[in-house]
Amino acid sequence: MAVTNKENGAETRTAGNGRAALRKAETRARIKAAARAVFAEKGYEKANVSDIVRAIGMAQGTFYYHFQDKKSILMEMLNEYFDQFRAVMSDWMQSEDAAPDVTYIFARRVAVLLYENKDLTHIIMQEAHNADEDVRRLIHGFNRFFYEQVRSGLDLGVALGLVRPMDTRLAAVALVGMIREVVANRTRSGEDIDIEHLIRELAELQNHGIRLRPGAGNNF
Amino acid sequence: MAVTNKENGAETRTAGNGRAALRKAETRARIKAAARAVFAEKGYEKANVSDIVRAIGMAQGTFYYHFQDKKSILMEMLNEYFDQFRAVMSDWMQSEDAAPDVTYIFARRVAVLLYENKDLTHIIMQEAHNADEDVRRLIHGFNRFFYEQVRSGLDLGVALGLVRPMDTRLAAVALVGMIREVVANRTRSGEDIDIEHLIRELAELQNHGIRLRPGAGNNF
Amino acid sequence: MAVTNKENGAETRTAGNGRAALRKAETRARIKAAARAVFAEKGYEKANVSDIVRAIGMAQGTFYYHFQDKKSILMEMLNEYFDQFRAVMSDWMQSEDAAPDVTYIFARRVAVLLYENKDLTHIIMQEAHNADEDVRRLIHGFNRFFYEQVRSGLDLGVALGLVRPMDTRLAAVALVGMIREVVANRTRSGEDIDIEHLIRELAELQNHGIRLRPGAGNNF
Amino acid sequence: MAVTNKENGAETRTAGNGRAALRKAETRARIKAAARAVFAEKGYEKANVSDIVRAIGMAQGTFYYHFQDKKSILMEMLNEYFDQFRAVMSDWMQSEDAAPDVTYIFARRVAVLLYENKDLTHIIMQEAHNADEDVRRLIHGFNRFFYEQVRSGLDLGVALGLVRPMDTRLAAVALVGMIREVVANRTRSGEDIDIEHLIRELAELQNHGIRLRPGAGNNF
DNA sequence: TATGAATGAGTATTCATTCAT
DNA sequence: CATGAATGAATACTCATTCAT
Repeated sequence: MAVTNKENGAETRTAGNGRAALRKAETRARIKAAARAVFAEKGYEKANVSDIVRAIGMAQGTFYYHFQDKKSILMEMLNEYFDQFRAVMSDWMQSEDAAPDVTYIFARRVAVLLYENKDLTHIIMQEAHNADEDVRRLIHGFNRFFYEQVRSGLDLGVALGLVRPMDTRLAAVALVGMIREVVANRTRSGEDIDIEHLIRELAELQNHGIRLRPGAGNNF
Repeated sequence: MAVTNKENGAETRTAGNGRAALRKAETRARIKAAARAVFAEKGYEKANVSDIVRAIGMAQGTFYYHFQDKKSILMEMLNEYFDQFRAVMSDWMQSEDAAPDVTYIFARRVAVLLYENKDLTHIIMQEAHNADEDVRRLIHGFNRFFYEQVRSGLDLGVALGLVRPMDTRLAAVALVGMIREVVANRTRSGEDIDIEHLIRELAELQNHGIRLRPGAGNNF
Repeated sequence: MAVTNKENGAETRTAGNGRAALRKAETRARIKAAARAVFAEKGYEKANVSDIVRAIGMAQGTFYYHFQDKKSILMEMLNEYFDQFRAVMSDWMQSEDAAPDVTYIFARRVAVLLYENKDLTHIIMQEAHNADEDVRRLIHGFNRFFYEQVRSGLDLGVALGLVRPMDTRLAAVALVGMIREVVANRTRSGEDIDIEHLIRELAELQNHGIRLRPGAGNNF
Repeated sequence: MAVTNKENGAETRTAGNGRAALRKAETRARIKAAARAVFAEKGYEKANVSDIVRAIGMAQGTFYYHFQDKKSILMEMLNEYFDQFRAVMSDWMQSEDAAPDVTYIFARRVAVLLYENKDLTHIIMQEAHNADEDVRRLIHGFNRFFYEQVRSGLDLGVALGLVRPMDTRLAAVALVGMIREVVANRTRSGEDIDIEHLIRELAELQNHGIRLRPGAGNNF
């Protein structure tokens, strides 16, 4: 019965094959992990399928047993990450938290998310201009979503009198860029980073900018 | 026997043949311009030499008469841009301008520079992770320089009491990211942009962040 | 430990397991039927083992439990058909039927045989030039037999004064080609055909050609 | 200027490059000739591009400089042959020759055409079921044309009282099959053939069938 | 200087086949 | 008997680069 399940990683299998299905899912996962690392390091175009499978000692055919083609593993990888990202974001939005340190909490959450998925953060930045229409669309869609989330957070802040009136659409892009560049820059080298420090500094920048405010304590 | 000038873009050494040398320089320039556009659109890896020459109705061999290889045109392109960038920056640094609106002026200058060279801005963002060591090094060197410039500006501001004390190294990266993401985002679509508005908003963000400052006018 | 029976289609040697053996034979037959259809439709080269097993909801490994390899199923299929064909032919030859309508009866029998096995007729026509030596030899052997049968029929006819003297070897090939092309052409579309009409026309053609015979009725 | 001319073999070149263009055309022709032989021998699917270029000591890339892909060389080859075939046929039809030996002349012309292009005759018979829609359509279109030509010849014969009334559509297919099978059979071995004898026999068969006609001389 | 035909190493992908379960 | 995951050799096609003219 079992049809090809190249399209998705879900258990499309008929029941009773727990052992095999598990093995298969594991193989898929291993390939995906290897691909993530290779894509992040060499870029999608330069990365060879042979690089990916060699990294885990597998035959090239195995890759194609599990994935339709090179593009589909990238798409799947991105889609999963985006779903996870969206989930975290909407969790936060639902909480409608308007505590004074809301922006700090937000910056922290985003920075951690980007940081913990540095490989994907790099891939997204690299492949934003990918020649393939589908890939580009996917990433642009994600970016749009990201910007919109931040923007609606800012809009809320404005409504609550916490944020000054501004072009929130533009500001959202700028804030995302701030975090991205920092994460990309700090993870490029591979050295470990004091993420708490990083987040505190970013939040302060984002909240108050660089200017010395006469008579301002260290508040965020 | 005339010396090949594939290596660098300098004026051809064979003096006295002004006509020919000029022609040649023009051809080089045309190729370089075409390459810039193609690289920006498709990315360096996906861009073919044939794409470049087709864009200007030239034979493929001609490309190799003027440039060593595909990589060297990218390197040369980047190097030239970086030189220009450095010149503008050091001009500005020399002026040691410490007027209160110094940051606005700075942001403006940088944004304009990035915006006027959006193709190169895109290329640099894409190729930051380029598989080729030389290319990567070149871009990272540029980035380091860029960050350092901003950082020393911030340090100066701190010394002058205009900027609050902070991790200026980190802040520099963040500020660069802000501008880059905005420029990349706003030029992606190709629609024209109100750059003055963009700069004003960016400067305000950078100076004062997003928080509502009690009793603050629109000052920058 | 049971002996593999991949080599030939004979009844399994492990006696006493009638149930299992039957099951197995059935599976073999199902695979063979599926293969016949797939080969006819896509051609042997383009047909994949996966196409065959998918058509009957079977795992790919099962194919290789029953058949040595892709080639062997083709060979077996052809051999069986050829045996059946030979049986029908020699039946007919034995009867030494020399009735005046002998050629009509013959044409009918052959046409029906080709028509009822149109899949195999197509496969044989396609694979006559198959790259594989064994396959080619098998088909050529069959063709030779086919031609020879027809030829000896013609020779008999000549001896009996029913058929005019001619190059019977050449004529045999021509007559076979006539039937084949018609069957191939008429079954290509899948539409049902008036086989009686087809046979009558073919027999007439074969007997009397296209020329108007002065004062000839519709005789065959 | 010169755009890629992979699509057709015509001189798409700008003027003044007679030497190079000639060379190119020759290379194209050599590749096409090699491809014809290889396709005829191994069949289109089994034939490798590497087989083709190896046969003439060329690099594989050269093939792709001259032809879009493997399929396009087959299509081009067939199209050219079909055009030539159509030209010969319509020449003949125009002459409206109604001499008593018209059918003989016709059979001769067709047989010679098929025989002189035995490679293509084989390819057409093999690839009639090719998996590729375009190829199949092309060949079926040719076959339809071929049948139609013969059929209209027969219809004319009927009108002139030279041919007996019959299902001319069916008869056309049968006559084509007769010639094809004979040509295919006689060229398979590679031995040279007495084509005059072959044609005479075929014409006789086609005109009068196999039956002994009481009181008939050797007339055609 | 410029051309474009020719090159060949490199890459994604397919598919018959094997084998552990 | 049956399964389906894994294999790896084979192949069409691409593209940076060379070179004779």
